[in-house]
Amino acid sequence: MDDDAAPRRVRADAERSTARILEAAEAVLAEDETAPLERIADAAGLARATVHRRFSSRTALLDALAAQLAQRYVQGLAEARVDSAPPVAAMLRMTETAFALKIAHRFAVQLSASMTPEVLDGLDRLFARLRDAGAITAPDPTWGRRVYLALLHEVNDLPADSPMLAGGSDEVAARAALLVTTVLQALGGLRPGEQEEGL
Amino acid sequence: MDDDAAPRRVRADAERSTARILEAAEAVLAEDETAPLERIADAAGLARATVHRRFSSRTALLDALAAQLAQRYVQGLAEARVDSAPPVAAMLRMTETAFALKIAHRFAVQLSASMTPEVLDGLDRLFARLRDAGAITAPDPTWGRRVYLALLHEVNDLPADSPMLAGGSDEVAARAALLVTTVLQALGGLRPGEQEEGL
DNA sequence: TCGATGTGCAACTCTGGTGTCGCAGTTACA
DNA sequence: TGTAACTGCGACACCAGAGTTGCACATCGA
Repeated sequence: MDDDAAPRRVRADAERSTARILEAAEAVLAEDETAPLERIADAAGLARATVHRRFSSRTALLDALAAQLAQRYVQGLAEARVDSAPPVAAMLRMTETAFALKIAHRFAVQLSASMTPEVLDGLDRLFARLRDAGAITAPDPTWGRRVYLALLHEVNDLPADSPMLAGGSDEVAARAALLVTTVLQALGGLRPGEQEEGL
Repeated sequence: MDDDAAPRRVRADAERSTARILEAAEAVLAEDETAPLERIADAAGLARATVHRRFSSRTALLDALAAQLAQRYVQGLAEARVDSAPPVAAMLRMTETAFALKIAHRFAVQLSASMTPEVLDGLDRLFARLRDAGAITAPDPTWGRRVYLALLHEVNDLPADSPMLAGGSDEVAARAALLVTTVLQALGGLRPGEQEEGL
């Protein structure tokens, strides 16, 4: 995007500023999505003008946040081996990273631009594999993906003391297990009480 | 809210204006939630100043939209007899009205203020009854309600030509059936392939 | 019919946020 | 060590939208 032909070197501290701005933006906007740039600049310990130097406009900053998150999604999909690992295991692994991203990117997560076609396709392939493996019966991968994302959000919002999370010592694992179980059941794959291996 | 002690009669055409504004606001804001009041006034065929006469501020207008919807939710819950009818049947009926409201109040639906405690309580009672009747196994009504609302949203967004909606002649009924089936399964109540009566 | 109420119009103020600029001082880095 | 890059600061123009006002005209309703 910024790779001009101009021989304009980018200094290391400038890149650090960029990173600090993105970090601060995520933190501030998570609290108030309409927060002015000045608040972000303050949080980053920089002058507002500097924010404008790194990001030509507010929307450019938001785009950068979305792009950053999209990249981590893609990375997570790859690490979970959604295209090769046993699908339920891949789903479980992907879910844990998804929760981590939801926490670290509470704001960016709600930018539609962070759900790039690449990410959506990856999830659709996962649900197609789940279906082919017999783990679910719902035929349409897109529907599976929608249910998954919607419930991902709900499980993430669930208070830590919810009775639905009881049992697990590790809270993140408990959430992931609840989500996977619920989604598989919702898509007609798991009978109530039945345990998929690894849950 | 507006019932002052002042003996200030409210003329019939003024109430009509109020209604037109609410209607126009819903329509305009559904397209663009940040649309200026002027656009709403235009859509209502009124001057912007008149909007300000009926609603002292923008937020007052939004509150009115939310209150209006909340009332219809409550009405829907009552009509579905969530506290007395067989729970699955009540759920099905409530779902159909919920879809209708989602369409007619595309914007207001996303105002958190429209989900009053009264509405939430009603849904929680429904899920408690579903559990007591054995229709689901998930113990926590709040969790049931969350899953329901999240999937309500997804099913509503599902394109009309989705394979998941095939079969029914009536599209709304098909959506309601998909939602109820999915939620009951998700909450561990319905085995895949099994049919609840009336679906 | 008459008075109270509602409305259109056309201003105006006010607020808050965006984006730009120049300049002086600081920091990286070759 | 010198130069290019970066930053802070403070000012500025700009703009969109909210909310207000006064006045002439219309409309309701008892």
